[in-house]
Amino acid sequence: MDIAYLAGVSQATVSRALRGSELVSKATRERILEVARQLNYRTDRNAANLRSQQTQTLALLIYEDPTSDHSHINPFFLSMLGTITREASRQGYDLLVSFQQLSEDWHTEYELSNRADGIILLGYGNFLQYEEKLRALVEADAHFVIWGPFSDDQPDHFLSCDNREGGRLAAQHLCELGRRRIVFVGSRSEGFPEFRLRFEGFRSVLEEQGIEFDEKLQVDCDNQETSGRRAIELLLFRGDEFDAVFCASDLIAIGVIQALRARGVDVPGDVSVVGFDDIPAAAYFNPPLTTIRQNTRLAGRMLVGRLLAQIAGRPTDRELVPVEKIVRESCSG
Amino acid sequence: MDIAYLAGVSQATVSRALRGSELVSKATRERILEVARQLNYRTDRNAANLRSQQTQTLALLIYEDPTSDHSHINPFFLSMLGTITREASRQGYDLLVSFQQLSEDWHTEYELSNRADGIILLGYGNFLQYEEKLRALVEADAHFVIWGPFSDDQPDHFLSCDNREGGRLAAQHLCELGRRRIVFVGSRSEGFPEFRLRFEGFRSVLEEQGIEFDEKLQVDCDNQETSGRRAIELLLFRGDEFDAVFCASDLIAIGVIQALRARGVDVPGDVSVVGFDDIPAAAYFNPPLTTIRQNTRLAGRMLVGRLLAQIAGRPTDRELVPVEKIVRESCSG
DNA sequence: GGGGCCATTGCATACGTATTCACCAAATGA
DNA sequence: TCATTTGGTGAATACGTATGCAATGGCCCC
Repeated sequence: MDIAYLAGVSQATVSRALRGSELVSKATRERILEVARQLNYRTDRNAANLRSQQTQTLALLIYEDPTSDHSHINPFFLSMLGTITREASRQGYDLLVSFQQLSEDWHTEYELSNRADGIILLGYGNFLQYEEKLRALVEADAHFVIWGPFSDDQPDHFLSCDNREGGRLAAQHLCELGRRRIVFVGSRSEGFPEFRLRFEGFRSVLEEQGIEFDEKLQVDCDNQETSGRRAIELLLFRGDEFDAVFCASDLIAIGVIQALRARGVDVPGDVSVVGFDDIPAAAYFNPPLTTIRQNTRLAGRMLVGRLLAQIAGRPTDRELVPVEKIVRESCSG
Repeated sequence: MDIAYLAGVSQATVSRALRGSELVSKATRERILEVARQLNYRTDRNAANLRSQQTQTLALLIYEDPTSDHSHINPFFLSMLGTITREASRQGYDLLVSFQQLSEDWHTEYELSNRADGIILLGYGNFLQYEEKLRALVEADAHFVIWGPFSDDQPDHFLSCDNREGGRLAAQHLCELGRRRIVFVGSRSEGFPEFRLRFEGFRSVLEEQGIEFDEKLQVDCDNQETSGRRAIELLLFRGDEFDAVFCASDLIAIGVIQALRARGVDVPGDVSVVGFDDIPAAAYFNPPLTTIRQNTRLAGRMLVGRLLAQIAGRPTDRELVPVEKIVRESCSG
């Protein structure tokens, strides 16, 4: 480090000056900063990290479905990726992004190797699949936040939108339009905790309205366009009557509407459709999708905020990310 | 490092064993690996990086338009982000993602601080804006690749799709449909080198077809939906006749079609519209967009490949990323 | 004038790894 | 038998920073 030499001080003083320490007199600090500026000098992050044992870096791990075709990423995650990156950056943290398969072990990979101060997990809502890894993370005192509904024993590590309320909003809207035979396309199993909560909210409104939910009007479906299409085809094949569809996601809704129209069913004339997420394509779809928007901007902020709180040892709040009804033409009645 | 102690060897041997060096006998290597596995041990990346002076990390910097509203990111970049991340990961590199404003100086920030071995720049196609930074990068022997058309003096650092050919494909398609008065919405200025090339390809086909391009049929426009809308409004206001529009991007095309329909112009009946990029929303738009697809998967691969070649000191190829015509309903003639 | 305090600075060390060099035992060759 | 090679290992060091501790000098106060 020849900055020290050029400024006529010790390396220790240079280090302090560059970090803005109060221990250095204003005069020397400015002299050092000036020399550093002229040399276009930057502190070596690896050395600094090694010494201080922290990295000012967060890792964002996005679950990659090994069965999907990899060419398209879940658009909702992409939105989140954008907001998370921006928020991390705003807080002075770098963001390491990686698509991971469930089988790989990100736990050791990022936390133990001192590559990141904390981890954000996207797409790991179904924590049952990797319960032992979750436990390992907790036992290792790792800092992490998962985008997904609370697990009862580890509430601090989870954040999600108010899925139940979202389901309620959707149901209320459809009821107000006079729809009575409303299909739910999505899963109610433990494997899809978010879908499940959306369904619960949805169902609770139906009950309040005195509508009994017909079990036949629920079709299992994962979060893919083609799955939505298949779900509707199955439904039409079975011949059950319905006048509306609440889809657990926009991707599903897109598939559902395509399948309906392909069979000559008018949307929204014959059947109203509501989605969930408000992905970018939702507004452009034909017809534009009525949907429940998750506030991704706020979600990104809260994820990063929570994680940083955890890292700093501050207590974390436990709010849910609010949802909002976006009315477009896919169910104008 | 107590692995050394537990395995009864020196720290040096442990280091060698963990890196898979041939200098260690098979027996000791396996013993060490076993101990490490049991302790769930990972080498500290900061220490390793510091010592070896390389990070196995790439930085992806995405230009953030300070004037835009930040809530939506250019969807084309998001697609690229996905493919780049995946390819980097496949090559054993981590990816640092950051949205940067032009004013900040990513150059020093990432390259000089040893935070990444190389940089990928997205959204910096208009290199005129930051020419001196570009030069600084070159002079500092930084490893970097820019997504954008060649700059003549620095071809190795640039990669783009075959914009000219894309413009040709669009023009050919519209001509085949019998369109003659074709508008170009986009810029021909140096500030938008990609748009400019697309225009050049487009125009060359018109000339081959014996159609003289009417200068009045070009409207300046940057890469935003609202800009596309405004462009069409201006055009309609001026009252020039046209039967087709070639938009320099899908975002523009979306705005253009919205504006046309709002004024009662039928698309594709009265006017055919072609876009560029094939963003995810293009297929879902009403009407589905005919567009020129850039092969983002390949683009991601090539960007990472080029950068790694540069880092390794290997020669880089200079191919363009191929484009492809995707015909949908927005210009069925 | 002397003691004590504060503001600055330097010295020395540690962070955890990779690598050079030296070393040793065993094997090989003469 | 001894010299020489070879394969395997350890000791020592450097990477560039942050920080505890000691040291220095100036200043104030009694």
